[in-house]
Parts: sequence; structure tokens; C-alpha cells
Amino acid sequence: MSVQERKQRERAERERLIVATARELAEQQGWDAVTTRRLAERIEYSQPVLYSHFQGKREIIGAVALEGATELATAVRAAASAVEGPRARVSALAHAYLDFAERNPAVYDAIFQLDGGLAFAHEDTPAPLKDAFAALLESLGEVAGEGVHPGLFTEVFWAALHGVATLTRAGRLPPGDVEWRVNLLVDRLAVL
Amino acid sequence: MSVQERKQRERAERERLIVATARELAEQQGWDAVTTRRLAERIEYSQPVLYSHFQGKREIIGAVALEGATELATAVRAAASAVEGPRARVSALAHAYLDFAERNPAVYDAIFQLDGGLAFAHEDTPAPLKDAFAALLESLGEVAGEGVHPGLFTEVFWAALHGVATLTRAGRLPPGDVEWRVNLLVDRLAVL
DNA sequence: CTCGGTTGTCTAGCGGTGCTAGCATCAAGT
DNA sequence: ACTTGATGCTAGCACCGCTAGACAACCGAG
Repeated sequence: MSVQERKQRERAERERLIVATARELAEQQGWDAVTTRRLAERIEYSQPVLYSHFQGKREIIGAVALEGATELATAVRAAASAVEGPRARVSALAHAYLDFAERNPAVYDAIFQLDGGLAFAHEDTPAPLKDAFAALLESLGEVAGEGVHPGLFTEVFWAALHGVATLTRAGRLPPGDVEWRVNLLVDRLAVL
Repeated sequence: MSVQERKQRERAERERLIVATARELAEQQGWDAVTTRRLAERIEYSQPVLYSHFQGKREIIGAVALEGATELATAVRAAASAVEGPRARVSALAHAYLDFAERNPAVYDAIFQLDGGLAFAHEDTPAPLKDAFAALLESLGEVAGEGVHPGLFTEVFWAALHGVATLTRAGRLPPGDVEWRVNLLVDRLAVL
């Protein structure tokens, strides 16, 4: 028994190594550089080993996305709970969100831009993704305003943050003015 | 002279054919299906011909993006000028924008998601892109509110639309409720 | 302690990608 | 009519995601 357990442990360990290496490589050189060959070389195994853990590259991206979604949820909750009052909370949430996107661009892409084979907005959406949305909802639902469904309000506020995050990073919006943009979104969208 | 002119005309015609075919193929089967081989076969020339018109695939995507940006600007202006009053104008603009993104997903990606080698938010930004932003600014600048820079306001409003458009299409937001989302954005962000 | 069988990993290769070197062809200008 | 230059083609490079099949290492049974 113990032999099989050890092997299982080692296998799980190697799987974590694959995901961590893929993430590292993506952050360092972009997702284009994350090829199965390079990834295999970095973990010091041959290519087919990757396919004994994941169905394909898409599933590896998906694994990075789930890991990232968990961290995003944590970051958002931590920021929101660190301050008092709805205005400060929403503002802190927005900053935490944009900060995460800026500091982990590859992971953010894995979650929201790339095809990781993940389902969204269905009942079979993976838990980390649902939880990340829940983390937003916890703070944003409070400021939806009367007669506005908290979930729908959260979606719109989130979409606005997402737009700012992606357009900024893609060079479509000039950097800087983050503080200003967040203030505008919070002041106008949130009902305090 | 006339011979050279004819050749130049034919060459320009072929370039248009390449861009139109790339766009068509992308809309039909997605950008992944737009390979240089398939594209060459569709225009009934060999691959290297593509490279006598464009530096590479990226530049072809860029050409589709520029064409799309021009159309987007036109669509936005047409929608805005068709109605009276700031509220209706901004609402019409938002609908036109989201409509364009939904009906031309591949072109929208070429403009805003893919790497077409285009510069944004610099002085050497291609004219069609600057003009598309200008089209937004014309209507949105009016409702920025006092003390708020029209350009910065336009960027934020645009980012919100972009977020809604991309998240919806990627399945990250449930479809439907478009009317509702637009109303929320217009009512809260715009100062009427 | 040996021996089958299973389990795990690797080498090699398939069809595809973007891109290019170098050759053939054909038309224009002398 | 001949040369010359432009033009498009064939063939091939290095790389991609992915997989079949060979091979080695380890397990439990006798």
C-alpha cells in the first residue's frame, strides 16, 4: 500500500510542478513560449509525460487558470476586508483586481482570455471560478443600488474592470491614471 | 506607363482580396483556421505571394483590424447621429458598439485582442484607430460631467463596453440582458 | 530468488504551422 | 530577336501539438 501511496504522492507533486512551470514560463516569456517541448524540458521529463497528466495543452492552461482564480479571489477578499465602509471597500477591491491583472498578466490571460476549456456561467463551472465571482459579489452586491439585481450589477462592474485591465495591458489605453479611472468607476457605478 | 499602372492596380486588387479573404475565413472558422496555406489556396496563389504584400501573418491581421476600425467608427457615428438628445445618443452608441462586436467577432478580435502589430495611444497610431476613438469621443465627451476630462471619461466608458463585449462573447457572462447592462452603464456613468 | 506482467517513460515520427531560398517562367525594353 | 528583370512557384526549414510503439524498471506470485 505504502508504495502505491508514495507513487501517487510523487505523481501529484509532478503535476504541481508542471502547472507551476507552465505558469512561470508564461509569465517570463508569454504563453506563446509555453510549448510542450519547452515545458517538458524544464520539468526534465519527455513530452508524453505531460499527456499522462493532462489531456493537452489546453488543460494545462486551464489548470493555471484555476490556480490563478483562487488567488484572485483571495486577493480581492483580503483587500476588501482590510478597510471599512462601502466606498473604501469597493475602491480597494477595484485596485486589488487591477493590481492582480497587472502583476500576473499571463495568469490573467489564462483565466479570461485564453481557451482553457473551462465553462463559465453554467452550473458545471469549476468552483474556483464561481468563488472568484462570489468574492466580487460580496463587496459589490452591497452597492448595486435599489431595484438592481446584485449579480447583474457585479457582472457589469466586473466587465468594466476587465475592460480597463485588458485594454491597458494591451497598450490600447495609456498607462497611469489608474487611480483616476478607479475613482470614476466607483463614484459613478456604485450607489453608496 | 499604362502597363505599370495596370500591374499596380492588379496588385492592389490582390491585396484587397487577401485581406477580405482573411477576414471571411476568420469570421467563418475563427482566426485559428486562418493559416497562410489555407489563405493562399483561397486566393488561388501560392504562399510566398502573401509575403510579397505583407511582412507576415501579423500584418494581415493588422490590415483586417484597420478595415474593421473604420467600419466601427462609421457604425458608431451613424447610430449616434440618428437620434436626438445625449441620453439616447449614448445609448445608441453603446448598442451599436456591442452590436458590431457581436456581428463581427473575428474583426473585433483583430482590432482589440490579437496582435496585429499596431500601436495604440501613441502619435504613430494608425489613423483608423484614432478615428474610431474620436467617434466615441464625439458623443461620450458630452456626458463626461463637469471637471472630468472627456478623453479619460471616454476611455473608461469604452473599457466598460469592451469588457461587456469580450466577456459576453467568451461565455464569461450570460448572454441576454444586453439592454439592461447598457441602461445601467448609461444611467450611471454618463452625466446627462 | 527468479520470473511473468504491469506500469511508466522514452524515442521517433505524423501532420500541421509560419516563413524563405532559389529556381523557372514570362513579359518588357532595347 | 535577345537580354534582362520582375514575378510566382516548388521545395524545404525549424518548430508546433500530439501519439504509437519500443523499452526499461519495478511489482507480486511461485
